Amino acid sequence: MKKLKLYCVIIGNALNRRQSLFSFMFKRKERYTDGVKWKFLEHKGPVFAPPYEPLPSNVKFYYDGKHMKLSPQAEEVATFFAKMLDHEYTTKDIFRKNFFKDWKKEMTSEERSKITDLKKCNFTEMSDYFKAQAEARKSKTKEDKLKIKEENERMLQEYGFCVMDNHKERIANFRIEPPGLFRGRGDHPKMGMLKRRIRPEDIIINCSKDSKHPVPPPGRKWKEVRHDNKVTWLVSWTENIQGSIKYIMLNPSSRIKGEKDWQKYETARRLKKCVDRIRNQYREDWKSKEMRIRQRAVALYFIDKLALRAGNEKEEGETADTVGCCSLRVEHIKLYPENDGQEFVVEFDFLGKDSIRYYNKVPVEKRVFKNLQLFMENKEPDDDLFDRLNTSILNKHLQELMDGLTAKVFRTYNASITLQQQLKELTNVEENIPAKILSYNRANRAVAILCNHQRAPPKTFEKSMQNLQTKIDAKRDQLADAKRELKSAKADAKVRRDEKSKKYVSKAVQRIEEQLMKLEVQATDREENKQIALGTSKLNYLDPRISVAWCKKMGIPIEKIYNKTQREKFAWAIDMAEEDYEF
DNA sequence: GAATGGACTTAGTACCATAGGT
DNA sequence: ACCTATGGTACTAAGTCCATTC
Repeated sequence: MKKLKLYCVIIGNALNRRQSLFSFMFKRKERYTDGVKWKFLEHKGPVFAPPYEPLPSNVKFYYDGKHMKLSPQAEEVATFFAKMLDHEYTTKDIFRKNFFKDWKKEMTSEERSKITDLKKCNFTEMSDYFKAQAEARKSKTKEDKLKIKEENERMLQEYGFCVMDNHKERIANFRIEPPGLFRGRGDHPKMGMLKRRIRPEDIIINCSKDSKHPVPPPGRKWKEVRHDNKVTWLVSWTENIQGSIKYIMLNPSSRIKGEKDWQKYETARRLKKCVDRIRNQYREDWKSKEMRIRQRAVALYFIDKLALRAGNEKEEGETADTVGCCSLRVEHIKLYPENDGQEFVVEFDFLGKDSIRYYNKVPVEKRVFKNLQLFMENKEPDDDLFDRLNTSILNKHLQELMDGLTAKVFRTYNASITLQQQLKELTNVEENIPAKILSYNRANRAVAILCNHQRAPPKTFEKSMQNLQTKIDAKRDQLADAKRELKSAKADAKVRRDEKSKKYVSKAVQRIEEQLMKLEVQATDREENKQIALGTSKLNYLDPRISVAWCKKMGIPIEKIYNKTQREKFAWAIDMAEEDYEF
């Protein structure tokens, strides 16, 4: 009786917690309609990068073959370069030029007058010193490593959490970005520039008036303390490379992020209800008398069919030259009236977000093809394909078609609906768990391919594939042996009327067969995944309730699909979705 | 309607702890 | 018990989209 009671209390607590989580979510919506994000916010402020520690005097810098003692400021920047010496980009002209220019700004006038050529700088002693340090760190004793771990944990406990409206929440990034050399992605015009050290005087603190305000380091001041409850960030500062603002915000597991995430998928589900209408509409618009409407309609077709990003304009020379749908240029597509037996093929070849290449050959409808020919008439390769269109025009149009609709909703919608369809198509309740998981990963993969989520093939890919193959071969041999053994055991059983060893061996055969299967599945999965990153779509595009429902239907433990962090992020969905959930 | 600033989501990669094999 | 491939995570860059200002 006592035990039962205790059990009820525990369950009761769990239920209360869940209910409160959700009633809280719903209530909020009613409570704050005017953009208010919280009523109470308290935190400890950011953790700054550790101060620069000058090099020991035996680690020398040489200019033009001669030893030269650098001022601390100049030395610090020099170490940034030294740490990157093994990277290919320190050989790039732009990187070196940007670095040298910014480095000179940190030098004393004396240093500046002496050091005039980067090629004459010798950083190798510094570089070797840091390599040795990294080595030393790796080979530290268990106790030392434990100490570091404990210290990290202490920092996390002290600075890694905040209180927002009665909830203790995890902070995503409580450490200020340390100084260093900027390395953008792709061909970035600012690579190599000095990312300066952030001081308390650069920091804006956001918290509620009635909270215990974070305290700046001794003798220092914050730039500002404000109490803006219309935003979700706790700390901000302006970064010096692009002049943009950086923020400290909450972890994806937090209420405020979870709610927003949920909202995102609800918007995508609303699109599901009216996507047919919208598709009919843009097909009609391909015939419009107005060029701007035709362009809008063709762009939307690409966004819908190919899950392209919106493509905002970018300031030339400030960032790498990348494009999205609305910013496509004539040079990014090729038209083939006929290609490999298909009619009206468009070949896309451009660099998208993060300078990831998008390459695709797709047959399109005749009207789209004719329109594209029209848009390209009398244009140079570097002219805009959609010269009468930009993201603002497109999104205004989308807003009229559905409340809250923007270009990126199509990516979310198409990703999620693809997962749902693929899961239906690929999985079979009868199969065993590894086979089901392979199917899940394949469905996930279909989405990643749609969204063009790529990764550099792991450096150890070939080797690890080989290792796996060796294992598979070994397992095959083992299976063959076991089968032979089973045969003789069967014969034995007949003669001696002893079923025991036969049963035992047959169990072993079964076990080995399963192991072999698992390995083979693993090999297939890995091979197919060579250049594809599943994480991004899983984290940002797939309605988690689809996966949760699928797990329930297929009898798969959720842990097989989502790791701990992911389960925390998707806690709302794990609680919410039933077996019959439909996106 | 163009430019700018601001807030927030989405993105790939480097690094590190650790699981799982020897 | 030791070693190493792998998964998980931290990091921070690079997008989207909206509001504001001129």
